Amino acid sequence: MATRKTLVVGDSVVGCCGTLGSQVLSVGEADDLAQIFGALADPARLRMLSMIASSDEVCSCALEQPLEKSQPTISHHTRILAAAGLIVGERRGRWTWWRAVPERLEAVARLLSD
Amino acid sequence: MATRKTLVVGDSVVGCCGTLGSQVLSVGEADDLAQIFGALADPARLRMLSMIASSDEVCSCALEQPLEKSQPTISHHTRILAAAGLIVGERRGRWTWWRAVPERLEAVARLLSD
DNA sequence: TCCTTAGATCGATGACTGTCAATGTATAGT
DNA sequence: ACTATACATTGACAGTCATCGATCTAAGGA
Repeated sequence: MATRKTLVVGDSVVGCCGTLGSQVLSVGEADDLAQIFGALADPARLRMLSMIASSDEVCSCALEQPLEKSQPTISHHTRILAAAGLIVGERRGRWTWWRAVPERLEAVARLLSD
Repeated sequence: MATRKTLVVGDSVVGCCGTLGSQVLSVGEADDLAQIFGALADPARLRMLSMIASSDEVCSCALEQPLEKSQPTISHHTRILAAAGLIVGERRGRWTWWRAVPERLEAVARLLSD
């Protein structure tokens, strides 16, 4: 049996995946992974994540204009990225500051190529 | 400016992406990447890719039963994975044999973690 | 030349997703 | 308290997607 890493998706803990090719994914693993890739499968979210990962921290208010989306839409997308564990938000005063979670990106990357 | 690799999506060639975090993605880059992640964002396709990557070659006919999907659905999913460059198919006689494209998976992986 | 088989394509349908206007909920300043 | 601000949530709508039955195409075999 291949090495297994632990990956957290939303609330559920997933024993996850030597590599895509090392062993056939179970239905449950595939569902959880699909959620993560689904979060990455939207251009607006990819640009959003790219912006957040490029800076140390980004305020929600700084995303609206460059992405040319309304405030509710930005909120919707940050929610999905956060649910996938790709970003984390911290509310300080009136602003929510978002940070990327590099370990998360690396976990997904390892899954694809190890 | 960050290192740029070349990535082919379907027919179009994309100058693509030091890393998500190294520089903000353009709209065009984000669209192309979203297509790739979209191909990975379905549980049936992930299991399919996992099966193909685990063997050397897999016949379409060998996917129907374990995935519990109809033949048109299998055909639909292989098409999407192939359009994203993640698998390639070769028709030999009556059967189509599918192979994974590891370089492709690695290119995506590098994008996430380099 | 038929018949069979593997796979692709078409058409329909139900489910999901991105989007925004309107509204709700805190927080900060006055 | 009152007002303004930064986000979240809700509701609605349009567009996309997964799925399958039916049909089509191409390749073998009899």
